[in-house]
Amino acid sequence: MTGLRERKKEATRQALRAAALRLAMERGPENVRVDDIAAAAGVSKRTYNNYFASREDAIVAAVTAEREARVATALADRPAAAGLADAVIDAVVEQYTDPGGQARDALLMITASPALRASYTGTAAMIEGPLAEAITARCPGVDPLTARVLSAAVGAAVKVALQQWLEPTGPPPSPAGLVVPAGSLPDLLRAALAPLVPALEAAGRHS
Amino acid sequence: MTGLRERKKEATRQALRAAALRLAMERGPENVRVDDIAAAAGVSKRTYNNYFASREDAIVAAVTAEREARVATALADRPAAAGLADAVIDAVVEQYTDPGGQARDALLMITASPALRASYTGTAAMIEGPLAEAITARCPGVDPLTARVLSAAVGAAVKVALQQWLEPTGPPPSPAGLVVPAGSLPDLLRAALAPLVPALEAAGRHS
DNA sequence: GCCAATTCTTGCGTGCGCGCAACTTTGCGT
DNA sequence: ACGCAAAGTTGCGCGCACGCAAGAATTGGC
Repeated sequence: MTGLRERKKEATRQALRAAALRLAMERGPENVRVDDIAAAAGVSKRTYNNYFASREDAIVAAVTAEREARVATALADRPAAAGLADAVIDAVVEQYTDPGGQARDALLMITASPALRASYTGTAAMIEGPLAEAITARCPGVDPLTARVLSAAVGAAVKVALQQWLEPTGPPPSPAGLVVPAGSLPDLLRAALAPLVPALEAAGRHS
Repeated sequence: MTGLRERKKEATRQALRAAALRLAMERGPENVRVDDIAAAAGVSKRTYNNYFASREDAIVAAVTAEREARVATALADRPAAAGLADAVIDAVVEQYTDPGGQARDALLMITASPALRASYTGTAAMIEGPLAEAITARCPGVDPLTARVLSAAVGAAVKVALQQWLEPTGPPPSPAGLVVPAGSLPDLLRAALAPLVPALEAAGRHS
C-alpha cells in the first residue's frame, strides 16, 4: 500500500536530488549552497538535512539512486543454478555499467571534485544491507553473520575498485605504465571482486 | 632520523589525545567542547582540527593509537611457515584483545555514546593501508590490487564484528537468545573473519 | 652563527549538520 | 464526518570543520 505520505516524501527526495544535480551541473559543485538546493526544491534548508546528511549526498544520490534496490533484485533474478560468486559479481557489475545518458556528464563532474569523489565511493557501502538480505534469500542455510561479512567485503572491494578507477594519477607520472592502464570500470570491478570468489564459493556450498 | 619537528608534533598529538580522553571521562563525552580539549593541550582550536578531523577522533584515538602500526608488525612477526589466513587473523585479533588497563573504562564510555561508537567502528578501516603493505611484504608474488582488496575485506569484517559486538540490543528483547550471546570480542572477530579464510588461503597459495 | 626555505600554528570567516521545540499535515479508528 | 495520534516541516541556535592568509618556528646549507 502506497500512502500519500510516502509518495510525497519520495517526491521531495526526488526534487532535491534533481535540483542538486541541476544546480551543480550549471554552476559547478562548489558554487552551490545547500540553501539554494532547498529553495529550488521548494523546501526549507532544515528539511534538506532531514533527507540528506551532507551537501554532497543529494548530488551523488541523483546518480546512485535506487542502486541498493537494483542490486538486490538483480541478484534475485540470477538463475538459481548459478554459483553464488558469479551471481553476486554479475549483479554488482551490472549496477556500474554506464547507461551512457546524462549520467555520463554527471559522473564526469563527480570525478572532478574531490569531495564528490569521496561521497561517491562511500555509496558503495550502501549496497551491503540489501546485498546481505539477497544472499540469505538465495542461500537460506548460510549463517547471517557470514552473509553480512561477505556483503561488507563485496562493498569494500567495490570501494577499492572505484578509488582505483578515479585515482588522481598525480604529478609523479607513475614509475611504470604497469600499475594500471585505467581500464574500464566493469573490468576493474571484476578484477577487484576476483579475490573474493573463493570466499563466496565456499559460502555458497554451505547453503 | 627523528627531528625536533616530528617529536613536537607527536607530543601535541599525544597531548590532545590524553586531554580529550581525560575530559571525556570526567565530564562525559557530551560536555566536552573542542575548545576545551585544545585549551587543555595548550593549542588553538584550529590546530586541533589540523590533527583530528572530528571531535570524536581524538577520544577514540586515545584508545586506538598505533593500532595500524601494531597490526602490521604483528603480521610481520608471524612465522613465515604459517598460512596467510591464520597469520592475518591472529595478527588482527591480537590488536583487539583487551589489555585490561584503563582502556577498559574508556571502551565502556565509548560503547555508551552513539557518536563515539560510530567513530570507533570507523577506525577499523584505518588498518587497511598498513595491512595491505604487510601482506605484499609477506607474499611478494601477490597482485597489489588483490592485497588491497583483501585488506579492505578484513577491515570490513572487523567493522561488522565491532558493530555486532556493541549492537544496541534494542527494546524488542530479541525474538530468541539465539541471535548472538554477545560473546567475547575475540571470538566474534574470529567468527567474522572465518568467511574470508578461503579468499586469504587462495591468495596465499598464489604468492 | 646566519639566512632562506619549508613547515607548523593561529585567528577569522563561512557554511554546514543537527538537536530542539513549536506547528502543520496525514493516517486511521469510531 | 470527526478527532486524536503519528509523522513531517520549519525556524532557531549552537558547535564544528575547514579554506585562507599572516605570523612564528624548524631545518639545512653556507
